[in-house]
Amino acid sequence: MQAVINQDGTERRGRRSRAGTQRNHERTHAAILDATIRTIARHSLSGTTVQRVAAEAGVSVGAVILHYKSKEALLVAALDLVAEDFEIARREALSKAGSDPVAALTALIEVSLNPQVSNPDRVAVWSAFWGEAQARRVYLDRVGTLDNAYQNDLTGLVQQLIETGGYRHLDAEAVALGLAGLLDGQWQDIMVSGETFDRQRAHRVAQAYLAGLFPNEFALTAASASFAGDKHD
Amino acid sequence: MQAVINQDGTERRGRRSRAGTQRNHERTHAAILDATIRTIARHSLSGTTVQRVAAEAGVSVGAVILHYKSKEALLVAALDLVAEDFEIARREALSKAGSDPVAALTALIEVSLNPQVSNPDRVAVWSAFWGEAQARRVYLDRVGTLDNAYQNDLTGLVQQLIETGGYRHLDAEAVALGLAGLLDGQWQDIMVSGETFDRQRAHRVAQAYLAGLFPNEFALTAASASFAGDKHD
DNA sequence: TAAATAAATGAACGTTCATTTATTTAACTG
DNA sequence: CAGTTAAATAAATGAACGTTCATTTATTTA
Repeated sequence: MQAVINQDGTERRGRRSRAGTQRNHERTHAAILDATIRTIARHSLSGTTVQRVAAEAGVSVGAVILHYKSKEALLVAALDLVAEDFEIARREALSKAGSDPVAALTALIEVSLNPQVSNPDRVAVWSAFWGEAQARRVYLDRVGTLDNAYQNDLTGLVQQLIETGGYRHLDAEAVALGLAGLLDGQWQDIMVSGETFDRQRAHRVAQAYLAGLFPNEFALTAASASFAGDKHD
Repeated sequence: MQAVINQDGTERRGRRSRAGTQRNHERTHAAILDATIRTIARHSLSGTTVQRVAAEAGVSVGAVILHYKSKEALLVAALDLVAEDFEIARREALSKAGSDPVAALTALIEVSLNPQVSNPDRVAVWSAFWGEAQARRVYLDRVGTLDNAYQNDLTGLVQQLIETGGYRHLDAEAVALGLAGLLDGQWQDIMVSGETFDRQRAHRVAQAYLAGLFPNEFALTAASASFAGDKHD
C-alpha cells in the first residue's frame, strides 16, 4: 500500500485546490474496499462479483476497475487490509505489554477478541481466503504468514512462562497451539453468531484456559470466577 | 446418502447380467465424486468447474450432470462424503473406547490424525467449505453440525476426567476448546504441508497437551518423552 | 467564462460456465 | 440376431462474468 502524497500546497487563500478532488478519490477508493469486505462476508469469494461490489459501494462497475485495475487485485487489497490491521494491532499490543509474558499473553488475547479486529465481516473474510488458500499461493502467503507470526509469538511467551514459573511439565508448543486453536475456535463462533457473540464469555474461557495451566500467574479474577473451585496446590 | 443395494445375484453362470452395468454405473458415480474431491482440493471451490471434474474423472461433461443432476448437488455430495466418513470414524472410535474417558480421548485424537480421515485432499475440501459456510447455509449446516458434535464429545470426556481425576481447577470447556483447536491447527498444517506432514509428531504434541493438564492419566510414553521433566505435584 | 483535466459512467465485447438437447455407443433381453 | 433400454458423449444454448472503451459529468486551472 502506498500513501498518497500531496505535492502542492493545499487550501491556498480559500480557493479549493486539487486536494478536494483527491479526497473524493480517496473516499471512493476506501468505500469500494469496504464494500468488498462486506460483499465477501455476505456472499463469500465465489459469490463476490464486481457488479455486487459496485452496487454495495454505490458506484459504477467501471469505477471499481478504474480504482483497482482488476477484480483479483481488489480481492488481494481487501485481504491485505484485514491482515494489516490485525498485524498492526498485534505489534502494538506486544510493544505495550513490554517484557512481561503474562501481560503480553493477556494483550494478545485482547487483540484477538477486539471487536474492531475480529468483527464478523472481517473474520468471514479471513475464513473465506483460508478456504481458497490451498489453491491460490497468493492468499496462502498472506494468511499463512500472519498465522505463523501469531503462533510464534504465543509459543515464545508460553516458553518464557514455563521457564520462569517452573512449569517444566508443560510443553510450550502444545500449550501455545491449544491457545491459538481456542482463539481460532472463538473466531469461528464470531463468524457464525455475528454480533450476538459473547466476547466477555470468550475472554473468560481464554483466561480459564491459562488459569488451568498457570494457576499462579493467571489467578481467577472476579469476572472469570463463576466456576471457581479450590486452588490446586 | 443412500446405500446402493445389489438386488439380484451377480455373475450368474458366467453370463453377465444387468448387474455388470450397474457396477459400471456405480464405479463411474464414485469416480466422479473422487475426482470432485481432488478438484476442490487443487482448485478450491470457485475454481471447480464441471469441465475440470469431468476431465479429472475421465468422463464427459454430460456424464457428470447425468450422475449428479447439478453442480451444486455434486458439491454437496462431496461434502457429505467427507463429513460422513469422519462421522463414522468418530462414532466407531467412541464405541470401541467404551466408557473410559482416557481411552476415548486418545481414540478421538487418533481419528483426527488418521491418514484416511484427514488426508490432505479431504482437509482441503473441509476448509474450502468452511470458507463458504458463512454465505451458504447448506454448507454451514453440515460443517457446523459435525464440528459441534466433535466439540461436545470432547467437552463431555474432559468433564468426566476432571471429576474423576480431581482436577477441579480446570475448566472443561476451555480445555476441550484448546484440544479441538490444537487438532484443527494440525489439520491446517496437513493442508499446507500435504503428505510431508509429520503425524507422529502431531500425536506427540496432542499427547503432551493432555499430559500437561492431566499428568496422572496421560503419562508420557516413551514416544512422547523427548521433553519429559519432573512431575508437578 | 473558457479550456483542460480528472473521475465516473454504462453499454458492448469476448469468454467461461452450467445445463439442455440430440446423437452415438454399449449392454441386456427374448 | 434383432430389438430395447440405459449410459455416455458431443454439440448447442443462454446466462453471467470481468474487462474495455467511448462518452458524460464534475472539478480545477487559466
